[in-house]
This record gives sequence, C-alpha cells and structure tokens, in this order.
Amino acid sequence: MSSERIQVGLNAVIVAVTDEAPRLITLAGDPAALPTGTLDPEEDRTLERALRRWVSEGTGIDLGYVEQLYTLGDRGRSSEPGVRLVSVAYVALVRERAPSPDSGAAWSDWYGLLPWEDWREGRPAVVDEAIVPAIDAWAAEAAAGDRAARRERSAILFGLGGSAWDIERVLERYELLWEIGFVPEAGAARSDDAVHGEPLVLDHRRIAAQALGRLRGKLRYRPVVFELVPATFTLTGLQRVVEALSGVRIHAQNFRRLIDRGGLVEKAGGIDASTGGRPAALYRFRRDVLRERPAPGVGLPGLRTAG
Amino acid sequence: MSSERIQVGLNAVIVAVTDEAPRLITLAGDPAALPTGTLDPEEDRTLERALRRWVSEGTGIDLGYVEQLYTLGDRGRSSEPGVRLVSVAYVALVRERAPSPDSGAAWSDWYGLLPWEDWREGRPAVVDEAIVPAIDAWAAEAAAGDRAARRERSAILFGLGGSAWDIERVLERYELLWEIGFVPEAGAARSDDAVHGEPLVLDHRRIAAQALGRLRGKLRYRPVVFELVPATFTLTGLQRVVEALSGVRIHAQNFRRLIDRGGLVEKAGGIDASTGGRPAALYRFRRDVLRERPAPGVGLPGLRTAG
DNA sequence: CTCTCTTTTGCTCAAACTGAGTATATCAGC
DNA sequence: GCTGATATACTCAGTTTGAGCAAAAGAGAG
Repeated sequence: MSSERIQVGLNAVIVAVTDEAPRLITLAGDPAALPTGTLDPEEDRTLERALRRWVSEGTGIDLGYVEQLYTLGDRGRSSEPGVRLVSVAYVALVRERAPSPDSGAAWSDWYGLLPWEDWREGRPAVVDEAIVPAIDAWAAEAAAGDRAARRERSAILFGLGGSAWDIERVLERYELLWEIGFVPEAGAARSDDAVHGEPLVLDHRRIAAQALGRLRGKLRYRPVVFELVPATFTLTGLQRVVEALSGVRIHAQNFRRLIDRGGLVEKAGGIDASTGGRPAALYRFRRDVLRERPAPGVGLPGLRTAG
Repeated sequence: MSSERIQVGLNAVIVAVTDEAPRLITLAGDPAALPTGTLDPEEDRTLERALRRWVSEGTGIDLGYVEQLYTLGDRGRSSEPGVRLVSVAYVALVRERAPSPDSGAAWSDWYGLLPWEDWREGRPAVVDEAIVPAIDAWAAEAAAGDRAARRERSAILFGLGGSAWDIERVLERYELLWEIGFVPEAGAARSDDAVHGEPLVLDHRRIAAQALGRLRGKLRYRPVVFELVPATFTLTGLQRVVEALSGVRIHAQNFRRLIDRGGLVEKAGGIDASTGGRPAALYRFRRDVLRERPAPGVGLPGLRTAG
C-alpha cells in the first residue's frame, strides 16, 4: 500500500468544575498534553470502552458521562515520523475533582489554556490588550480589499464593536487566533502564557477548544450540568457551574425560574447555611425529565450581549 | 502488540433533496451500502480531503458542504475477519441530484430506510400497524418492574400517548428498534422492507439514522438548507426541502416570517409561475448573514406536537 | 369574460417566553 | 435588634411563537 503507517489513538478531555473554575486533566510535559491512549483490538469491544479502560488504568478515574467529540487525522500530527496518527477525541464529565495519583496527570484551569473565553467579569483584559492589537495588525497587512472582511470576521467572533459575544464559537475563535499567529502552536516562540494561553502539545489545545464549545452548546438543550455537581446542590451552586462553563454571568432569578419551571430539579430537603446569607435549599436532579421532556437543558438565560 | 489488525475507513452519507424527498447515495449490493473509502496517507493531507477525493473518483460527484458525523469502531463491524475496522463517517450535502455514472451508486429514498421518520402526512401507518405492536410485545416480555419503563421510553421516542414527536431523536429511535429486533440487522431474517425499512450492510443504516438526526438538529441553528437548493428558489420551495428533511409540515406564513425576519434571503428578482396558484417570487440566500448573525437557522417553526 | 380553484403573501391576535428590575425572607455576626 | 449578605418571590414590558383570517395573483373551466 503505502510507506506511511496509520495508527489509531484516543484522546480524552476530562472535565470537572471546582471552585467556580472549569478544569481538565493534562499530563505533565513541555508542553503539556491531553491524556492519550490506544485501542486494544483484543480487549476493547468499543472505542468508548477502550477510553474508559486506559483512563481508569492511567489516572484511577472512572469516567461517567462520555461523549465523542471529533476525529482528527491531519498529516503531521504525530510526533513519530512515518506514522499517520488518527485520533478519536472524547469529552468526559466527572463529578469531583478526583485527585490524580502520581501518574503525571493534574487538573489544569481551562481558562489558562483559553484566557479570552472567560467573560464572567466582563470582557477580559487579554482581548483589549493583546488580541485586538494582534487582529488590527493582521487586518492591516491584508490587501486593501480583504481588510474589512478580516476586521468584520474578528469583530463578530470576539464581540467587538457592538457584536454580541457568542459563547459557543470557541473553536472558530481559536482557529482565528491560530491563523493570525497569536497562539504559540502556530510556529511562534513560546510567549507569555497568561496572555496567549498555556499551549498544549500538537493540536491538543484545539481539541480542548472544540470541547469547550461543544459543552457550552450542550448545556442549552441537555441536562449535562448535573454530571458535574454533587448529588444535592443549591441552585446558586448549580448556577455557578453553568457560569463557569459558559463563561458569562447569569441573572439569578431567571435562572431559578427556568430550572424549576422546566421540572429539572426537586427539593432534596435540607439546607446549606454556609452561603453567608440566607441559607439555600438543597435540590437534586430529577432523573425523570430525561424521559418526560424532549430536550431539557438549563437554557442559559440572559447572555445575548454579555459584557 | 495484538493479532487483530486495525484499519481506518471512511464513510459518506451524501444527501440531496429532490421532489420533496430526501435521498442519499447507496452502493448496489445485498444489502446496499454507504459509499466507503480509505485514507491514503501519502496523498491525503486530511481526512476530509481523502473523503472528497474518493467520492469524486468513485461517483464523479464533487462534494460541497461536508461535516464529520461520528467515528465507529465496535468489534465485529468489519466483513474481513481479523480486522478491526474504525470508520469515520461524514455527512455531505449536494445541490442537484447528480446522476451517478455506472459506479453502482444510486440515490435511495431516506425514508425507505427509516419509514417511521416521515410524519409529513401525520403519524405514518408503520408506527401504528407494526411498531406499536412490536413495542407492546417487547414490553410484555419484560419483568413486571420494567414494563412501565419500556412503555414510557417507547411512547416518548415515538410520540405515542400524548408525547410530542421529537424530530431529532432519530438515532435513539433506531437504537430502540434495533434493541427490540424490529430492524433486520438485529439478526432477524430479511422481512418486508416497506415496514421494517430497507436494511444496509453492517451498521450503515445506523449511520444514516444518526446523519438524519444531526441534519435535523443543524437546520435549526445553521443555514444548511441552502446547500440543498438551487441558487434561486421560492420560499415555498425552500419550505418543502425543510419539511422533507425534518419530516413534518410547517405553517407556511410563520416559516416565511422567520426566514425574512432573520435576513436569511433577499429577492432575486424573478418569478416562478409554475406553482399552480399565484406565482411565487424568487429569492436567493444572503451569504452575509453568516458573518452578521451568530446562529442563523431556519428555526423550524410549528413542530411541537406534529401529528 | 367571469367564476372557481390554487398558491402566495400580508396581517392580526392571544399565549408563552425573556430580560430585567423590585421586594421580601432568612440567616450570621456585631 | 441592626447590618450585611444571599436566597427566593413577584412583577412587568417587550419579544417571540403558534395559529388563523383574508387579500393578491395567476391558470383553467364554462
């Protein structure tokens, strides 16, 4: 056939939200990497089982919710020469911040990788201070006819000049930053991580970006948040997790209205008095909605023009 | 490593809508199959390019819009023994019903594969006449405690007993029918195709089901319909295509309101008088919306409780 | 030429949903 | 019993959605 050998790999974006920060597991290295494994044709009946097996073996974490994300197969994404690496990437949600053993696995802040994605405190400084100048330079060096198009595309993706910030277009934003050479993977020398974001090996940061976008979209119409919170939780706690992932603030009263109008939760009986204010009632997820309603999600109220 | 060899394949669900019927390309055989190809590591820089290459070579069709669907890698999905086949499936949309050469490729009616998915004339006869009895039998043979759960799950998926018909859950419905042995792939002998749907080789019908679900979902928030219609079209024509894919009827006035309130189209100047009634104005897609609005789709009005 | 049938297109209206604000409840700590 | 904090309840205008009525504009029948 051909002299280049094809190899199948698996990648996992393992997500948890702790202390109002979304995190994912990375493996130590320079740069760091997403957990990576292979399919054992003898042992693994399905790709997903293969994933669960080696994640469990390697990090001691038993995955709950798992969803296939994307399969990457571009040339040049293997570190071994002569090997064409085709990787199937998955997103997995885990409840607690299970501390990893001495496997080299650790939890990294998602917004450490993608600092421009966190708009909870308004438009992040990185955008105005570093991204906008980089975009301007990139637009300026284009042929006269393309300048307006480049500026318009950037403005829409990054919520500039009156455009709304679309929380789901994480991948498109990453790809634009890659195109303009803002993220170090694009050949540039290693630079300030707080501004350009912490890089990952190969195209792993791209995978992380795609995963965040997918998850943000999924929040709307499937009750995936509940995979990330403990069995009982307060509505404000739930809201903080949604905010952490979506990267925007939510109107608390409307969030509450949406959640219980949708029948997503029920009172668990019990109180969390550690809030610093009026104690909050504890709720639990109503597993029944999965069967009752066609597309129950948290709906993400109030984020048309965040910031 | 292991004695079983891993092989990477590619599958394409190539879609067109003609005469108000969604169609996809299948290769002659018993049963028929989806177009299948491989990645040539030397020649193909990306998976998507590989797909475009062999579809073009094999059927003469140049694909336009292409989107990755899912990667399948379960054991036992290769016809060759000793080979573990990992297939990356794609959905592609093409405009005209390009007639295929003598490559064995032909257009098949999507609802020939999945007859229970077409609710444009109300709940299809197949559901009441064949599926409901099959479900009842399946529920009856369960342990007493599981019967209600089986019935409830079926009712929700198939829009029985007051449940709404959710157009997007195509895959879940297929999987239920597989589970209860209604679709022939599940080991049963070949049966009446008009009722059980035309089978495809291996898990190809499953892929087709997943593709339909994905496409139906995508209609809502991305302007993919326009990939399927000619450069100029009437609003009713556009509506028929949406109806064909979504499998439900749409309130014409609301559809029209949605489309032009969303700025998705503009008058192309010209008239189609062949409608049998008042002549319809011709429109064209406004490519600009892609840059203007965050998530322009056709919105699919009026399909909460179709049928 | 007029009447009828058909499809296209414009308009209306109530119900549901959203975004955003005001007000009240209930705790901890002083 | 204040003060400060968060939790929770209600309100209200603006928008979107589902659904129907009606006029416009052609073809064909009589």
